Amino acid sequence: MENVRELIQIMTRRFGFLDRNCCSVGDTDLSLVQSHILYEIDRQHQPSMQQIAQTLGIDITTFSKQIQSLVKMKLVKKTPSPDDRRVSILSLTTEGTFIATMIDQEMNQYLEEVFGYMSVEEREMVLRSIKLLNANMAKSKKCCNPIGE
Amino acid sequence: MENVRELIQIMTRRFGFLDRNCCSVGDTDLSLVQSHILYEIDRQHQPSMQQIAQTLGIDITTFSKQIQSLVKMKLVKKTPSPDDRRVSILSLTTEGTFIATMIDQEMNQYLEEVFGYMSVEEREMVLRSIKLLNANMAKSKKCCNPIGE
DNA sequence: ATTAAATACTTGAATTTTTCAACTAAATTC
DNA sequence: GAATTTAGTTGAAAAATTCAAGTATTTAAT
Repeated sequence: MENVRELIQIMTRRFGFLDRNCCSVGDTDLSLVQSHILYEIDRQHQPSMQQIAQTLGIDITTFSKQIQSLVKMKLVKKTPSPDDRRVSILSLTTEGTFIATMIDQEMNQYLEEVFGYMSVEEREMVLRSIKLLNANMAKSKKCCNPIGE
Repeated sequence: MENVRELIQIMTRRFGFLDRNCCSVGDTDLSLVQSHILYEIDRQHQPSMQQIAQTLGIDITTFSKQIQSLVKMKLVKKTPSPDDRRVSILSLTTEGTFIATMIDQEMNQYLEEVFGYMSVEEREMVLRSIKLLNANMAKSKKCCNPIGE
């Protein structure tokens, strides 16, 4: 097998650069981690702290502090769960949703550019490949599942 | 276009987890960044500080300090360039090479597992796709090129 | 019903990492 | 040969991470 690791390293690094560059909206500057937190809160349904921390593989104490700053920045809201009062349900404020949307737009714009260089068939192939990769990485017990970190 | 960002986010996150889990060899614990630095020094030919810092998109002052700790850990060596005495050429020590090799092995082992779940055709498709992605991301001026950070 | 154990999260103090502004030293340019 | 640029360093401040210990609530065990 040719140098797969190298190919993947380059790819993930590039996406990493993209991610980092997409974290400033207006006068709000987010760290990479913070933008990922917003993204996940937006995506998941009434997530608890644990859930988001786990999907992102962030230690819960670090996460707790990150959420505190996001709350202070008025991007995230914490609501005690009625089912279990230990649990905090996370949600985005209006401003948080706005920021998340802006970031998402910028990311998509970039992705559209990149995919725009490809033919329709290539595009389909690439998407199929990514799905395949994701599915097969999920099979591995070794690591990489957000669960079992 | 379906949710490309989501697919990619999941993929890069998984590789990120992998990366993080692969940084301990024996009693040497490396941070993710440090393992990437070793990887790049190993890969490039007589690289300078600037070169590695730039490919990884790390600020040169942060990088300078990271290299200092790697030198202290005896994994990296700094040699003043004969051509330009401002420049430091980076190289791995024997132990550094060993660590880098071990990490590489573990990464490859994991990748082999993941690719092992695929058919030969799928594997080829995935690799072709990653190359295609890399090539097309390189075309974009917007970001993601290590240069222009 | 009461106690023990587990879970969800927080806090404070120590460490590490990152960042910024200012610096040295060598090389280039004018 | 003075001014500028480039490569890298340093110190002090800010941000992020980690660890050990804490609270509060829920679940399980007796």
